[in-house]
Amino acid sequence: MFSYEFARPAVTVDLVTFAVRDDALTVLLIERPEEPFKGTWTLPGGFVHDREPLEATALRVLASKADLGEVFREQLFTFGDPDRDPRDRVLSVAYLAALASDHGYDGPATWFRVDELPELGFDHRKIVDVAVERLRGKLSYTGIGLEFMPAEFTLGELQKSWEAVLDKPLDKRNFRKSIVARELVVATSRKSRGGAHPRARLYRRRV
Amino acid sequence: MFSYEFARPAVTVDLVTFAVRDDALTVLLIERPEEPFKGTWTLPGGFVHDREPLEATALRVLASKADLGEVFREQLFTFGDPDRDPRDRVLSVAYLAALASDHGYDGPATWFRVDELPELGFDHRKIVDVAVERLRGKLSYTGIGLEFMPAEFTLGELQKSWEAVLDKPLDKRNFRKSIVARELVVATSRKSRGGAHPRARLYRRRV
DNA sequence: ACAAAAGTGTTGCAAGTACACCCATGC
DNA sequence: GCATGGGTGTACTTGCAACACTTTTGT
Repeated sequence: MFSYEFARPAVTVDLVTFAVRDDALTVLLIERPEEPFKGTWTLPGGFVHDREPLEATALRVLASKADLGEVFREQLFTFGDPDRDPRDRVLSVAYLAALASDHGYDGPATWFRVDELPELGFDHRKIVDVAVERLRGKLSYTGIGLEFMPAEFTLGELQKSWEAVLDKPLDKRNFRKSIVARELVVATSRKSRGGAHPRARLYRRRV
Repeated sequence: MFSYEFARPAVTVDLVTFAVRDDALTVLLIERPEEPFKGTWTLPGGFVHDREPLEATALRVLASKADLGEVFREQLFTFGDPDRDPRDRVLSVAYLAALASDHGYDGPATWFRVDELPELGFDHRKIVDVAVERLRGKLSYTGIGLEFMPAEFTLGELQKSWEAVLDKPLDKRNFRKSIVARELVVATSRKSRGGAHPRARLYRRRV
């Protein structure tokens, strides 16, 4: 019954950060600068500091360069396999984050389409898979899909974004009906500009 | 940038173990034998051992006395507030478990109805609340409700169990229709015995 | 003129909800 | 005979899925 029986693992927060870019769901990856898995693509992550809440670690990891303000994030799952890190025992508390298309992120990480992922280090491929499943599952019954949108957007843009997340086409009339019925958005009095088509009404997320 | 900036927390697995007893949803609690919160009711939990997967810790905590065999359990959430344990930083990876009514559990813990909980130590009240919410939410669209049933059971018993979890009455005909339609159970050729009423067909969980 | 997106209703199907009576058994 | 649970069907409502055309604007 000595304390070395008990794990005192390091704890990282690893982020699965999604955004919709060029009509595709993408995720942020970073090329690891050091061993293990040096040169391999991995999820951005960081060790939890001494008196830091997990939520704060998540935000710090994401916003180490630019101040991104409030970013949607929710805890995904805790990965605790004893061998998931070859050095030592490291618990990973994974978070799912979503950036709007006008986010202004300028960190070192690179966007990859989720259907064209490179090989990932650690167990990060599994983490991404869990995150994608969760994101798709929650799209239909929560407002999580709005997190990808800028402050003002048209319903057509919103639909494109959802189609990118689900990777399948949606019916325009049914989509608009359900968005309105669920009161996820509020209409503004403004209209979009430009483009070879009629002006579309602009909407905002419902506060 | 020295290592003491980084947390090396102890990690516990705390279990929210449900069962249905006397037509009520109940949860296992243990009276803490030591400080902090000595004498207060808390969730059963234990520190994660050096090379032990989290799932294994969960099972060990639950089955420290009797061998319970396979017990339903799923990871619930990780609670990481720096002040949640007054001694030191302790991460709690909470699990939700469900015991069948013929479980044979004989550990030191005591069953409490979830609508009559005593004051709980640490942040365990919050953990229980999250677990109850998750259990109720999953009842409608998964087979989690069957985990409370013994090997063979009648549809009437199953309905009573669901009503206990949801804390509200269900319509008998609609309940039976949906159970059959979802193919959650398979009929056996056997019938119940005893009781001042006709014999009921016995069912099993669908494998 | 043509290409591109905006906007707009109806119909059918499936799933869920409400609701009542007779039967077998034990006491 | 009375209390207890077993077992059964129909009608209504609601949410989801399929489906096509006209209008505005830029090139």
